[in-house]
Amino acid sequence: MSTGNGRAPYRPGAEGARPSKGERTRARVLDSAAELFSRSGFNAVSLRDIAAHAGLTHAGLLHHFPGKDRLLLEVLERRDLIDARELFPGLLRPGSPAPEPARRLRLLLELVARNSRTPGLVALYAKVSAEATDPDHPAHAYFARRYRYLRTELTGIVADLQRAAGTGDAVDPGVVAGQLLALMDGLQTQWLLEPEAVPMEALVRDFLDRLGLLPTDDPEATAGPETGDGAGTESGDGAEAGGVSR
Amino acid sequence: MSTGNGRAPYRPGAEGARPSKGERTRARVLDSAAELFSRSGFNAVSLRDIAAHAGLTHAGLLHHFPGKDRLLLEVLERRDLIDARELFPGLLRPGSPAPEPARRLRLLLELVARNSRTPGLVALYAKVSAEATDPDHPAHAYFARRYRYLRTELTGIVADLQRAAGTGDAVDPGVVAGQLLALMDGLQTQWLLEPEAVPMEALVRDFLDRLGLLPTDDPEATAGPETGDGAGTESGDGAEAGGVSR
DNA sequence: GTCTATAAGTGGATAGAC
DNA sequence: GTCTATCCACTTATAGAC
Repeated sequence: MSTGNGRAPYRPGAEGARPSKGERTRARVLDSAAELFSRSGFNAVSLRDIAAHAGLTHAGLLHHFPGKDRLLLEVLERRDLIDARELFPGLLRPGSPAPEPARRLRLLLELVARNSRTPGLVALYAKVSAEATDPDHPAHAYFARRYRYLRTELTGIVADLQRAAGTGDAVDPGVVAGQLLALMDGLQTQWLLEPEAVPMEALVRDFLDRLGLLPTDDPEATAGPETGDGAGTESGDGAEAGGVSR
Repeated sequence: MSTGNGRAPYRPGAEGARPSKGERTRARVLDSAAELFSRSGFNAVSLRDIAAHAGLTHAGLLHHFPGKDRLLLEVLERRDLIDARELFPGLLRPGSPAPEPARRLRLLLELVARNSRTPGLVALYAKVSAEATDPDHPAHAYFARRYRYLRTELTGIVADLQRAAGTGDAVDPGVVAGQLLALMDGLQTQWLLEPEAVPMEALVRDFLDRLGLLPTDDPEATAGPETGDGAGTESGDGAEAGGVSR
């Protein structure tokens, strides 16, 4: 019941080969599903809504996906594929090697900053992860695995940063990892409700800064011209590089 | 649409007077609704489910509540009434006076500890607050108000504690308040997914302790025989009084 | 690969009997 | 105060035409 026997195929048909019509329809459906799940959660959205948004009928949609549950899981997995491929490589292929700690810290802060520009995705994870708390939810196993993995990885990152910064081990890295993960999640709910009142990135930076885990004054850690999309990585809220403390 | 013109009556018919049959049915329905919303969120639960659980038909239920939306709001408001009456009095009656800071800190930690014993309520707030992120959700205004109020109150508490502890104002109380609120929320999702791996109370204590906001070694702050329900306030996970740091 | 048509069921809500 | 009966919109899912 919660073991999840069937994995999603995800056959991109080689790396750069031009996608077939079916593959393009699949992609359109996944885009629509992501957008609508983001807006209203999993339970409140129907296959007809998604199909209509993607420009086909719900019967046509079901030709590509065996059911609503599987569609959700593919949406979630595709997001990880795009969003956290380098920062958390083990999310998709368990055991994959990760970059060095300083780079991962930068990628983590970039992820928070990017989230501040994509309310849809943030809402998707906020809503679905809360729903998936129920053991019977189709994405329960996905999120349970995900959080366990993230806590483990963050614990490693924090421990490495402590070692590098010479902060000693007065603070348990596992504790900080759990707090950091909770902080990032909790900020998202607040931010979705009142975006202007909750500068997510600044609050995360401040948390890490108080622990001495932020590079002293490395301007590269603020703006990383790396993630492909271009655009100026504008912080918007005008937070100082070391957090917002007085 | 989001102004919420009609308030719930909540007429307890004097304070101690024995409730009428209608009032008892209402209460039963609210209990059932709270339990089922906790288990599956708002959208996934039907009025028929709730009515059946409370031992009446869904038409009978609708005699007491004008619709599903109003039922949800009454469930949420009743929880606040019971749970945070003293800690956050302004949640129900804006402008009500609050107890002194040290006592509020203790009440706050007690609230976290109590949550660790009531997964149902935690799940209710986790799921519905995520859903309510959507501006069209019936509880959107409720949660927007709630979070704004909580941030304001927590900012005051933190500032008072800083003054009392003589920690200075190196750390912005508003920042800490936002982080603390996010921490508590985020921990709940993690805890619901994997309770043994996430000692909520210890992680919150640790956060506050690192800021020097916890009373040095006051045993009273750990167990407060105050909240009426009795029961031993057992911590369960065996966390040290000052947090779990090494 | 996508459609129409349809099955079989559940949703919130109302009317009126008792 | 609670019931039965009913309405209508909408759900997932299947069968078979094009």
